[in-house]
Amino acid sequence: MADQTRDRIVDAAYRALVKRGYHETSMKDIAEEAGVALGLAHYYFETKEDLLVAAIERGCAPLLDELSRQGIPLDAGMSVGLDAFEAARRGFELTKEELRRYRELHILVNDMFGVGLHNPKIGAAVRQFITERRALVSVIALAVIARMPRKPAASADAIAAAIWGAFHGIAVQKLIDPAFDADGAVDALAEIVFTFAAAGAAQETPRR
Amino acid sequence: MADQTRDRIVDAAYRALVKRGYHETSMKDIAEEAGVALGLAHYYFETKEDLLVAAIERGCAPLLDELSRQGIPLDAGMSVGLDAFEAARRGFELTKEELRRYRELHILVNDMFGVGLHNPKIGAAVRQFITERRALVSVIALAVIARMPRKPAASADAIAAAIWGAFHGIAVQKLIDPAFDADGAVDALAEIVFTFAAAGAAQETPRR
Amino acid sequence: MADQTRDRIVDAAYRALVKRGYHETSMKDIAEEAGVALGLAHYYFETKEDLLVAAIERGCAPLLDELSRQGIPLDAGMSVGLDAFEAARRGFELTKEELRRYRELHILVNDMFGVGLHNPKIGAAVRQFITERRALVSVIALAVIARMPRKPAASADAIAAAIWGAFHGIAVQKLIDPAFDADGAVDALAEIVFTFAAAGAAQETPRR
Amino acid sequence: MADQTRDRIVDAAYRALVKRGYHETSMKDIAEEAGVALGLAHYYFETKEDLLVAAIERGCAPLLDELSRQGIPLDAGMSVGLDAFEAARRGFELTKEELRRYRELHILVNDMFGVGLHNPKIGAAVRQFITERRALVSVIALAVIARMPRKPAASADAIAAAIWGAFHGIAVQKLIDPAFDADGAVDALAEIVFTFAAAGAAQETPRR
DNA sequence: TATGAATGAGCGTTCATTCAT
DNA sequence: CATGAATGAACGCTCATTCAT
Repeated sequence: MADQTRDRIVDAAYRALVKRGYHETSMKDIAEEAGVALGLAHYYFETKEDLLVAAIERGCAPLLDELSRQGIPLDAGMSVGLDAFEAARRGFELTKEELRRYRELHILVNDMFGVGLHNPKIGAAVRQFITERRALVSVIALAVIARMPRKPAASADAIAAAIWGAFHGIAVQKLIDPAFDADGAVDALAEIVFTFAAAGAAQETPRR
Repeated sequence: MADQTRDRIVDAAYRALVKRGYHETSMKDIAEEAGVALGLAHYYFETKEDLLVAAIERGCAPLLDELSRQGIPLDAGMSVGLDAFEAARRGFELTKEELRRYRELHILVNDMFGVGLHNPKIGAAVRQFITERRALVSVIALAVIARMPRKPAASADAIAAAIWGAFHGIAVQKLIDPAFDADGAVDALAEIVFTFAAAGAAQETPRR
Repeated sequence: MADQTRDRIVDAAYRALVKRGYHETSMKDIAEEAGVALGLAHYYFETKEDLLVAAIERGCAPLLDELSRQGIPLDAGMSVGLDAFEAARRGFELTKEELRRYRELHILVNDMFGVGLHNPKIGAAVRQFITERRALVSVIALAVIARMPRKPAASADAIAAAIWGAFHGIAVQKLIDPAFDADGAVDALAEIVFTFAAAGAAQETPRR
Repeated sequence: MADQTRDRIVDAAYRALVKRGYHETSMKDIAEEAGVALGLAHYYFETKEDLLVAAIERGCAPLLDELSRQGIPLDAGMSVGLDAFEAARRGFELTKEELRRYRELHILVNDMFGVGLHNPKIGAAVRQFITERRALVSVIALAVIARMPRKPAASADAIAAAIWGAFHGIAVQKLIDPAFDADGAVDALAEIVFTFAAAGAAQETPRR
């Protein structure tokens, strides 16, 4: 019973957060959304921050489930039997899918990126989120590099940071302007990346 | 005289915004930072929002000045005499420079991205900011494509969206974690992009 | 068993009261201090006030035990065989001792004096406390007067009120400022009182 | 205008404080008592504590005025032409008068003694109050001692601490029980003290 | 233009109390 | 007896906004 109520409050917080944003969401809003008395939200969560961090984590859970269900490994070490390029291709497709299906979550996450710059608790949650997501890209990048004829100058982590960054930047553009062609941007990114992976790297890159 | 006062208030708002974040900045904070009475801020700006939008625009101005001073064109049409690849190279270098020198502005912009998702006025300012910045990348992308042996499947705009997105995503990672190697990520991005530009495109990209 | 639990709660209330003060002590604090569920405190005590009154009474008990152990009579009628002056001397010494050893209790009592002025239930407990303590002084005062060559104009009760008042006033000064020399003040009081007792009284007191 | 409003709020705080006690008095109570909006009380005083400290000081002011009007010196150095014993006699009379006329203030002060034990800001205000008042007694005690044939073992400060303590203790008894004979207690104290002053001291005091 | 006093709604949080189990 | 989930009113405090001067 207690756990159910707690869950109801966290779910309500997630919905309220997506609808109104971090700072426009009050504890009263959440309690009303959950259909409980205001005091009860504070009974389960000492502060508003604590509740909202729980709501963010709750929001991320289905996304991570989805990833592992798609055969994208959540931890280091390329899963056996999944070709590196194939995994990468799936990653790009999944990203497009995600941009369509998890708009709510992206709204929340982007909101938190702003909040996290001024709020340590939220900042820590955001940092963890980025680290986790970027690691997924890193794993694939590493596997792809292993198959490249000439090794790139950049490390797998640096490449992953650039690619995850692009995913995030594309998501932001889509969020702020629903008419934005996110699929096109991801496809362009994929085209660039696969050309790079196929061609090998470094020898023709102009550097100072 | 009146304009000077107005400017002082906008400047103060910018400083307060960067220091404390959108939601932690009060009109009183701004008035104090500007050294004027609280009422005066409301004399020049009907609402807090209006003032903060003006502050954001003010904050972006010096950055755009810098770009044109560097020979990066602010409008369409590649400036005569600047080689496309050279412009691109300068763009990447400038981005790294910007990540170092304009941390304040990036904090503000990222904060605004969060706010803009739930606040139409701020949203419009953010949309304009993105559009302007992305257009810069587009111009260069167009020039580079013109020199590519085989034309890519993706449009210059789509490529620009991906690359600007990556810039933004890298900036976010740097903001949230000061230890993040932003230069490495930008270099990795440059390596990928230049390989792509040199190799031509499309023929080897695996597509479904 | 039930009584033991009740006692544990009252003891916990006393400790919490001393530690945090009347108004900063919540029922939850007390329940936690006692290691019982919040509801149980309300099972034994209808209101917070009732519990705190019980805690005050509990706190006073060891002090009264101490007094009777020292041969100071708790009720009227000078105990046989204890010289009046000797009893008085012991009273002053005991007061000094008490100021050192029962700081906790004095904090509580002083807190209650403040609360009691605005809260009838606590007020009644405080009144009873004063009455009991002052009566001890009265008994000794009566015995001392009986041995004075010339009887004072003031009644034993009035004298006891002044002396107990001084004890309390000295305790307050000590509580509010730990550097205060309470022993010195009690010694000064004793010097004054014994001079008075020895000299007889009234004839030289200037009165209007 | 601003100062008038501020004063109205402080006065209202004083009245509310006396009526309800420190912890039962809310900022809303005070604002209503003053006839102003709640926010205004916070406009003039950052915290409730700050306002209540101001209210205590305000409450003490008329009392200190009264004392100096009566020829009781507020600082060290016996005022010329006022005989020490006469000053002492006036002090006792004034104390009785005060107990009758300043009941409200004593309620407030006693309340603060309780609060001050757990609240540093209030504690500091209380400490200052005690120090000031006790100093008045010290000045007179010093003058009286100067005229005593045999000097007492106790210092003037210790004696003043005992006597001021008695004043306070008597006030407490009167506050907590309106039927208490405060005049009788002060008279008894005066009788004791004057006998002591007239007889000289120390030689007959029984000491261990 | 410029001031800053004044407003009042709203915030996060606390807490005595109730009650189903 | 005992638990602890649930309530809801109250608190101190903040703040955008208004307005008399």
